[in-house]
Amino acid sequence: MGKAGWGLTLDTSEPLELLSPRWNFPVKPAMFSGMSPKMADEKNSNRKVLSEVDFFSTSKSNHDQIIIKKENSHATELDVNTGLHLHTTNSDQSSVDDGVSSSGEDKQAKNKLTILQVELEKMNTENQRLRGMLSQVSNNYTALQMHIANEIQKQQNSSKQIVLQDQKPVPQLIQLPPTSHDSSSSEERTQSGSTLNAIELSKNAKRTGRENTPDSDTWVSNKIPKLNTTKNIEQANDPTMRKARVSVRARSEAPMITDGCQWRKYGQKMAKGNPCPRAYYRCTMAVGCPVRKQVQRCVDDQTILITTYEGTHNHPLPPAALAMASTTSAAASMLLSGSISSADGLMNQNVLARSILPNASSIATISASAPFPTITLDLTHNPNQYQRINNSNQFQVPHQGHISSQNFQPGMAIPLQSIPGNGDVGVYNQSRFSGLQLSHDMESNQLRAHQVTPPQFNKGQVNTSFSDSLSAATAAITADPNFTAALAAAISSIMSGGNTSTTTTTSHTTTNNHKASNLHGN
DNA sequence: CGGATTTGACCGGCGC
DNA sequence: GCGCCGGTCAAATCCG
Repeated sequence: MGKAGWGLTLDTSEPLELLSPRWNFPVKPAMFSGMSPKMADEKNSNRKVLSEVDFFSTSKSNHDQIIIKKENSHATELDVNTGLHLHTTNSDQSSVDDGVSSSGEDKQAKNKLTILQVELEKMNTENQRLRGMLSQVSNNYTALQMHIANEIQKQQNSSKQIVLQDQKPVPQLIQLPPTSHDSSSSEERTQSGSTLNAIELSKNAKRTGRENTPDSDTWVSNKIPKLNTTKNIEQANDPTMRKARVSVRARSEAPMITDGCQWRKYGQKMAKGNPCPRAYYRCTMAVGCPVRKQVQRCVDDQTILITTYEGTHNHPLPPAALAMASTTSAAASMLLSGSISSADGLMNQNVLARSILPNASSIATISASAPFPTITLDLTHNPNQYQRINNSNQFQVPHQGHISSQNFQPGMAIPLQSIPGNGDVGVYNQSRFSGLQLSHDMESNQLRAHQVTPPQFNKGQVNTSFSDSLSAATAAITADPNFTAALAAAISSIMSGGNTSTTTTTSHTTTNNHKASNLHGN
């Protein structure tokens, strides 16, 4: 801009002309202080000439004059730089050409200044125009995004309704105990969906980071205003989310309320192989409620929060929890046992769930929203859904044959936990991959579920529909870089951290069940 | 002052 | 049998 701004580039095209001996020679001497009278005369003559030049005249027919004119515009430069630096500023010229006529230079300077000002104005105008265009594009982009989101929500809502209807036959999905967990899970997912996962969780805790202590390092940043505009908007848009929203608010106001239930932290422990501590929470909704949950961040990706629920609530859930529970149940069912109507244009992503867990209403849900992937394991569901062949990782999947441990990736908490084989304990794995809410990202979630679960299948057991779904899901997933990244993180976390989680959960299931029964007995 | 969180100690299970 | 690891308990601490 500097050079261009001065517009000297326009003049520099002519400098060669200026370098002609005619001018250089007589003028140069003027540069020297020890200027002889003769030189002075010459200079004067030059000055005369210069003074005679009409810088503002445009009607000069004489080409030389034109050249001279241009030269004049650079005359001082010639004097100063001997043609070496034609871009020199006027100030330089003036400083050097004390003897040169100032009137011409002033005119030159003014002329240049005018030109520069004009150019500057042009640039400013252009800049403003570009800004306007940019803002317009941004607005259009935002509007388009909102429109797409709304459309997706509409589709998902319709899908949800269908799922819920399908789930009715499956009481377990709606059962309170599991539901509460589901609700919690759903809630978290919901939150995650709105990119508020961490935020919401932290909000839930009266003191930020308390409940999320295991993740406190990451959660510290969660000290954010309770009501997030984005969340509100999403919730407002999604009827299902409204329920969750209510619960969220309740939680935010009730210190230890999360997942629609009240939780009290009773311990924290560093787990081997995971720098993030594991926090233990106990349901305090009712005295003696055996339900507990563990919260820990994934080793690979600490943005992923793994929550494991254990036990069955011995008390009715609050309306908010029930609402969320139903939502969660629907989501879970959609993810794992879901029955989404293909008529909705959504892929039938239930194949996996149906294949692995035909009767499973709740197991694991994986929601992968960008901001905060989270994996939640819910052991509260009725495990009768799954038959455990033995104590090893071999599981009998009704109507699906059994899936050997080989089919399960290490840390695939879903299958392992989904087959606790314990009476009251079920497993519900909920993971948040991204901030997309179930309602928002139902399809994505299901896709994720497919993505995650395939390793659990025996190739021979995979039916065609599943293959098709998987292919479509894969295509859809790969099309979204964010999701791909989130999915990768989630899978890796599951694979690596899942071992611990799974094992822990399993043992927990046994232990806690026992204790839970004791509690119940008391 | 009450409630929640933190943290160290203890206990039990499991693998070597 | 011992050590490691994970889970739970309870006292201490913190915060509203």
